[in-house]
Amino acid sequence: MQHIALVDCNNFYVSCERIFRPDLNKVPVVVLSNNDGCVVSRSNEAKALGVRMGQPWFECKTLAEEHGILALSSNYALYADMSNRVMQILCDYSPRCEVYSIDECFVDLTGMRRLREVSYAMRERVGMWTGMPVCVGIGPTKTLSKLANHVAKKHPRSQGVFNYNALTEAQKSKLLTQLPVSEVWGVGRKLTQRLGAHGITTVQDLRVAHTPTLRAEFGVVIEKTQRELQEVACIDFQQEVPDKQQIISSRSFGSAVTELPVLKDALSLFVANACAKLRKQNSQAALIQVFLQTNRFRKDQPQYMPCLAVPLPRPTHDTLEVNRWADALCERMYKPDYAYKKAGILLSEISPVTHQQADWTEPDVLNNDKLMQALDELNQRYGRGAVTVSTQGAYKEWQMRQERKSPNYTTCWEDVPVV
DNA sequence: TCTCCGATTAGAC
DNA sequence: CTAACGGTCTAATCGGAGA
Repeated sequence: MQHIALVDCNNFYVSCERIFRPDLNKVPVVVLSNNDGCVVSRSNEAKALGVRMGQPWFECKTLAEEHGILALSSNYALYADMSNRVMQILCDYSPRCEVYSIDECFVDLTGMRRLREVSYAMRERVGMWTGMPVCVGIGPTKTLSKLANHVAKKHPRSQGVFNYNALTEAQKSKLLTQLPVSEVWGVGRKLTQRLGAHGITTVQDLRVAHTPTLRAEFGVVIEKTQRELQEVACIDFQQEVPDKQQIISSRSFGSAVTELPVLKDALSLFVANACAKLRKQNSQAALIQVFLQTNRFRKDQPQYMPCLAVPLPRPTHDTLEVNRWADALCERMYKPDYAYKKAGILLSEISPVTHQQADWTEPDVLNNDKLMQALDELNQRYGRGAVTVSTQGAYKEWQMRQERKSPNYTTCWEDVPVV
């Protein structure tokens, strides 16, 4: 039998902040999404007060004032760095690891003995070396290890570790009967509803449901999930990170924008970020899409959500070239009299860069590869935005709100706390 | 009728 | 003081167009 451990950081963003602000322990804390819009991470105290995941922050204002909930803007530089540290430690425990998200890692412990001890050791080492609290769930498949992790998180008695594989068949059935089907990885809001209509409300219900009916009614995805609950591994390990198939860069604006040059400025920054990401994975894109959006929550205002695409004859990763297209597309779609709240760029039809021979019928195609390489190196060395293309964020009008961002404790010398 | 493709849906975090 | 609701990504499925 396989022993897959899923190690998941507790309230990850909040925990990152608390590591450098011990005074925030025991205080209800939330971290907000970009633009200080929604709650994306909550401390246990904030959860207990009823703050919901994804809840718009302005809706929490009253509650926050009553109970002194502290809200912080998200600090992705900090979170990414803390994540790397945690993952590095975890990956020492097995040759087979999959960093699944910024705060989760699957670690294959198959073949090892004393799994509980190993799990506690992982927890302790991560805690000791980084300050990050984590929980470990072990199961025979990824889906069950995620479920086991959920149990570890929820029951303090488990001390942060839960091994599903150590249960008897009777214990498994009993446990799964107590868990709502919505806790299963891959079962979201809609599916929970539809499954409920078929009398499937617990994880156990799903595990023992009639497979052909399930397949016919809900598709392959849920069939795989069922097999995983039955301890047959269907979702395999992805050891190395696959290249992105599409790259999106977009942002909601701090306040609505009406002028074309401001939109273009924002887009030029999105283009720069998207193309840098593209080059980092050594790829090129053949389809560029640009979109503009008014504020969909303002029912009182006229709505306009155009999106325009241009297929390129030759794929590119050249910021300058993409920026010219973005400019043109933006201009084509732009209409005055609308208050734009968001814009973005999408790169797709992505392929690896091959050192293709220039078309001999059209030799010496101008390319900026060298320039882009220099740009990446300079920005790497002197920090993001050291060298920019176009105005790239010079305008302040659209800049997102970030009123409560913590310092970059681990990635910026000026921000390193002096003890 | 089959296949292809873009758009939509659902999910994760 | 105001206005005030994220961002990226993947896979499956749907529905129409064209072969």
